[in-house]
Amino acid sequence: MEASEIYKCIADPQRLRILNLLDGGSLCVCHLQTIIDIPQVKASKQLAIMKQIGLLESHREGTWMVYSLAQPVHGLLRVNLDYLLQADCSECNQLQCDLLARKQLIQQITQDSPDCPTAVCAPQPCC
Amino acid sequence: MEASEIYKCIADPQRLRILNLLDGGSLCVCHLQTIIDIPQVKASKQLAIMKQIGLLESHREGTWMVYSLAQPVHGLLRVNLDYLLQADCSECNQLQCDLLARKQLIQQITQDSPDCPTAVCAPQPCC
DNA sequence: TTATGATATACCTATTTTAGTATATACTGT
DNA sequence: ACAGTATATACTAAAATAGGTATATCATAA
Repeated sequence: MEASEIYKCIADPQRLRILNLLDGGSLCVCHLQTIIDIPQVKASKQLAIMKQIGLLESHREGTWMVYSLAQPVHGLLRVNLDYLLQADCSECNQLQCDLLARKQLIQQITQDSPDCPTAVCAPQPCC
Repeated sequence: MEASEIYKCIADPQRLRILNLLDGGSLCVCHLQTIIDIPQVKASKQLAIMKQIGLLESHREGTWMVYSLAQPVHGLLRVNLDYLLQADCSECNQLQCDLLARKQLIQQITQDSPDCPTAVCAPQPCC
């Protein structure tokens, strides 16, 4: 995986937000849609791009596709996610809000609909 | 300066090489051209882009335009240049080669043509 | 087997980015 | 004022990227 490919990915704020969210744990497409507030087709396309170059993995659970960061997380991505989370800029704050929104969404899901993807809800501290 | 602007810059291998070279010290356009081996117009454009968003500064010395990293170097750029220099990938090796080529070129300039830009040659360890 | 929910893909258009050529500017030395 | 060197800008064509609509796939449940 070339460095420039990774940079192209994270140069897009939506893709960066997706990577940051998945760094917090696996999520399925619809949850990413909800948190980032983008149309389904766009979420799907962005995920495909990142899976293509090997940043993401996915597996199916019923009708859900659960996406996660490919392990081990590429060092370059690691360094940047870590930097951005502790830095102070508008995009960085967004990433923190996203992680919060992620937490709340998962809490809500596990309460309201016990049939959520186990990969998403089971391993979370909230469950 | 937004994170995504910086990422867009370094997502282009040539721009990344320029930033890395300038991290080693100021250079004028013609030297960047020589080391990276790109046409004048392209070097000039890439530099203009990065100056525009505030990553680079420049000053004139005679007919030369001497470019340098804007100080203090943005944390996000710092983190990435540092990471790439110690990492092992084709693009990363390129960056190391470039720094070597930079050193040699400056040695050569200071020997052959003593009328080089002082900002380029004077403060270097090679002079 | 059919209907539904979740996701992916195809296709088209609009926008942005890149690359190249030509030309302009700015400074220096004569 | 003129020629030469270094750099910047204008303009255009080509390529890559993004966005939207429609449609396809795939699994589930009735």
